Order: sequence, then C-alpha cells, then structure tokens
Amino acid sequence: MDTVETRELRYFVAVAEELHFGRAAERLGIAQPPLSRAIQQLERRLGVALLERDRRGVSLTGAGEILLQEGRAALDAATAAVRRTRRAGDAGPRDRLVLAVKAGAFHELLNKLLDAYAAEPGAAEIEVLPSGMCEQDGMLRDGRADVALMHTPFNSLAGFDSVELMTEGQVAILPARHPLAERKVLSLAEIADVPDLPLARWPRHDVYPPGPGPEVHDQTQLAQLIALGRTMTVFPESARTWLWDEHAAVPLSDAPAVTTHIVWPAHSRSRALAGLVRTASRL
Amino acid sequence: MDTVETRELRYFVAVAEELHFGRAAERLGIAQPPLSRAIQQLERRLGVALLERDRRGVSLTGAGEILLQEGRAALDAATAAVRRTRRAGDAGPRDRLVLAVKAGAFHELLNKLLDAYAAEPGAAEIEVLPSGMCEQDGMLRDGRADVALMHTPFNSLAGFDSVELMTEGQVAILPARHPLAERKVLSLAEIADVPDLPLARWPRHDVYPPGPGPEVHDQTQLAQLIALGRTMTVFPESARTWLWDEHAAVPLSDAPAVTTHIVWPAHSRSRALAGLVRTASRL
DNA sequence: CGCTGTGATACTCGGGCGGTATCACAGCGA
DNA sequence: TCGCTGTGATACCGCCCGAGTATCACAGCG
Repeated sequence: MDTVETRELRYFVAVAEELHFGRAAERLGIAQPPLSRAIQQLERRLGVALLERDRRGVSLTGAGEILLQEGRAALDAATAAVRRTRRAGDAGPRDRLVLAVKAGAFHELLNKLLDAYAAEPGAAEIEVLPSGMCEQDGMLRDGRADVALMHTPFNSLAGFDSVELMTEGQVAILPARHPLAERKVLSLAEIADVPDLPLARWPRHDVYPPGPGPEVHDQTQLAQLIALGRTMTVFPESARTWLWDEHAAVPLSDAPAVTTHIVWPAHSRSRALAGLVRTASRL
Repeated sequence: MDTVETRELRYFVAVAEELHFGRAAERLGIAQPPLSRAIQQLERRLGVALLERDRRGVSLTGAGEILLQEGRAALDAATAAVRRTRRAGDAGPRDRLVLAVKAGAFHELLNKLLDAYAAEPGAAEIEVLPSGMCEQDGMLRDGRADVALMHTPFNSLAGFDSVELMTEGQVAILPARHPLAERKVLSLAEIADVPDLPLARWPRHDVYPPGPGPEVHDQTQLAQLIALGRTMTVFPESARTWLWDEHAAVPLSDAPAVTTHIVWPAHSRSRALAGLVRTASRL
C-alpha cells in the first residue's frame, strides 16, 4: 500500500500551505474536523509525522516538507492528465496543441513558426496561450499547455525536454527623451542605479523582488510607464518590434545573451508535438 | 473539478494495459463489475470516451492513449511522494539518499564518489540501490531512488536534471581464446556479425531486442557466457575492472563515447542531494 | 441451438467521508 | 482568577459511494 489518493494530497498541501487547519478547511470547502482526521489518518498510513502541532500554530516536519514538494508535483501530474485527456477527446478529428507564450514576446518567431507549421501536411491546430512572465513551467506541469516557448536564463528548463531556437543580445528600453537614450551602448552597471529611472520589477511566482522600481505585471503596463518616463527595463533585442515612438532601445554590452527554447514535458510522445518541434528547429 | 483520484487512474491504467476488464479486475484484486462502473464513471466525469468496446475485446481511443501515458506519470509521482516522505521520516536525524546504480557498473567512480562524499561535513547516509540495466529512470520517477548514475546514450535523461561526470570510449569484451581477442583494435562492423559470437541482448523495459545472441539480464550471467565463448558484448572502458582471466577487452575505434551523468528529479531541492552533486562534479 | 466468454446492469451491504456539537487547552486581558 | 478567544482533537451520526453477488445481453462457434 504505497500510494495516496489525490484527495489526501490536496488536503495535506492545503494545510501545509496555510499552516492552519481552519483556513485550509475553508479553502477546501469542507469543515475542519474531517480535515484534522484526514491528516491524522495520512500520518498513520505513512507511518510518519508530517506536522508539528504545538498549541498556537502548526509547522512542517522534515517529512512534511518533502511531502509538500512531492505532493504538489503529483497533483500537477494528475490535473495534467485530466486536462490533456479532455483536450484529446474534445479535439475531434484534428489534434490540438496548446502553446504557452510569454504574453507579448516572440512576435516574429511565433509568426514564422505558426506559418511554417500550418503549411505542414497533417498539422495540428495550435492554440496560443498567453501566459504571465514566468509561469510557462507551471502551465506545462499541470497540463494547461502542451508546449511552450521559453527564455533562458529567465526560465528554468528543469524537468523538460527542449530544443534551442535562437540566441540574441539584450537591450535597455527607456524613455526616448531621457539623456541615456542618446547613448550607442550601455553597461549593466550604468543602468543599475539611475535615480530617476529605477528598473521595473516583475513578479516571479507571484512575489515581487525587492527594489525601488514600480511593480508591473504585463507588458502594456510596462510600456506605458516607460513612455511616461517613470521606469526602464531590460529585454531581449526582439522586443524592438513592439516599441512605441516614446521608447528607445540601447544595446547592452555586458548583459547575458538570451536563448529561446521550445520546451515540452519529457514524457510527451504525440505526433503533433514532434511535428511542431521539427518545424521549429528548422527555422 | 479537474482532477482524478489515484484509484481511478490505477483502475484505468490496469484496463488500458490488459485491454480486458476481467484480467484487469483480477490484477487489481477487485471484481469485474465495480471496475466497469468505475471506468464508465471516469469517462462521464472527463466527458471523453477512453475505450472502444466492440464485442470481442477493448481498445484505446486517442484520449485513452493520452490518459494512459499521463496517468502512469501521475501514479509514479504519487508513489514517489509516499516513498520519499516515508524515507524522510524514517531517517531519524541524519538524511538518507538512495542512489540507483546499474548493477556492477561504475565501480571506481562509485568508490571515489562515496569516499569523497562521506568525508564532507554533514554528509547524508547513502544507500546504493543496484538496478537492472535500463531501469534507473523508472526508479527516479516512482521514488525508489533519489538520485542515479546513468550512461548516455543508453539512458535518456529526459525530464531530469543532471551533471556530466566523465566520458570514456567503449571496448568489445570477448572470450580470451577467440581469434578476435588478439586484435589491437576493432570496428563495430567487424563485430556485428561474427557467426560464432553473436552479440548478447539486454532487455529494455522488459523486452528484448531481436537478434541471434543470447538473452541476458545481469552482468554475472553475461560474464559467464562470454567466458564460455558463447557471446560477446560492448561496454564502456571502465568495465575492464571486473573482467575475468577468460575475458579480453579490445578497444573499438568507432563506437560512440559513453558519458556518465549523475541524475536527479528536477523538482528535488534537498540539501543532501545538492551536496552529493557538488562532490560528484568536483571529482 | 446450446456453450463460452465478454462487458453491462440490478440490487444489497458496509465502510468511510463529511457534517454538527463539543471538548481540551493555551494565551490574554479585565 | 476567571472568563473569553482561538486553536486542533474527539464523539457521534447520516448518507453516499465503492465493492460484492447474481444476472443479463450479446457475439462467436461448434
């Protein structure tokens, strides 16, 4: 008997995240007592203490930490199974693939890819799913997407298969009227601490890094703030395609190069996916 | 409601593998009727047909194929969660890591690694788990192991993180009395079709490739058959350490190089694992 | 036309999951 | 010191769902 029901995992993960039985129960839509019992039962079945309950609060044991990590992965795998199965069934005769793309990025590459792939015989239907800045990995893991375009070093490719598509330098994007916009080239050091142009901050997994710059969560927001002269940012060169008149792009001499990959779950074996990857790697 | 219980996945996978409700039910230790109902219910909940039942047999639909694949991955993830949690709890104060190793391979590398790691301050206890020839990936996936040593191109690193440890050439291992054993070097073409020394065949995922050679499933068996002059095989150079007097190793001029990696599940974040990997990559 | 083997259906039963009410206990302020 | 509050655990109960048995419906086959 070395398995768990996903219900038990959902319950445990909720408690482990909230560190509070009452709130966890509310989040799960059940009452607190059954939740307490379910966790006790799980601990008995595993033969391991998962939670440290001293009055005034709950904390995770070492084993609990592991189960939180592994349980999340297992829950993602289960919901991925459901989503991908539904997709395969609904699709009708033609296959369908969901491609997760950082919203607003990859314009030209994406256009070329979609055009080239659509021309292939027996091509599947591609649904483009715009995602937040760093969420493509989660989308692949829980089945919202089948394949993604990702930028390293921003995204981690850990746990996926991938093929490299292109590499490009990075540019600083700043207000056209700002003095720095006149420069032919800049270094990271030069833009790190400009008092009137603090770097914009993106959320990573829903948490913003610390810093003085404004918090932005999509590209339009960012474009506007730059146009208003309030902030600046660093982007791959291909971002030039969406710049406004009020924007200027200045090459960075020492920023790390950004590589674009096409990425998919390693166990995936569909014909449609293989075709898309083949097309992409020929671009 | 986009999730499934692992029970449902177990049931479906059993049916999908057996393609027969009766046998699947027997394998699951339940009666056939509840199994039929469970599958129907699952199909209703997913809103998708998974099985094609025409009298005289069952076959998978496209969606069923996907669910088989994804379901297996999810089940592996769930049992991995249980195994690793139990391990973390049983361990007591000291961490424990299970290292999967191809039985009989990696002798020197493994010794060096274990010695070096044991010398580290705060080192975890390492349990070495001998595995079959190509099963390390499964062991990592379902939690029987936490980390593994693997040979490319024999194993696929798909879905894992890894660090390269060493690269070596390959040698043909044959009976010392055989004429070919006198040669200083051989090519793959020369050993492919030696009538009296057909290449031994290893099972890959429990299925043997076709061919004239004997089927072997462990190294001792193989060593014996070679010593008896019945077969030959191709191995990384480091295999020389376990050769018998009756064996001869002849370098291969054109065999692909073999690289040894240390490999672990991408989501794993334990301190003990990080230490082991650091030690390994410094060797 | 029975016989065999398949999966589906009908019905019953029991365990488990979830609900409500309550307890036990620690912290805390009047 | 004594409630009061907030925590998780316990007691008890009802009901649904999962599992079992018996049976059906149907296709292939001698």
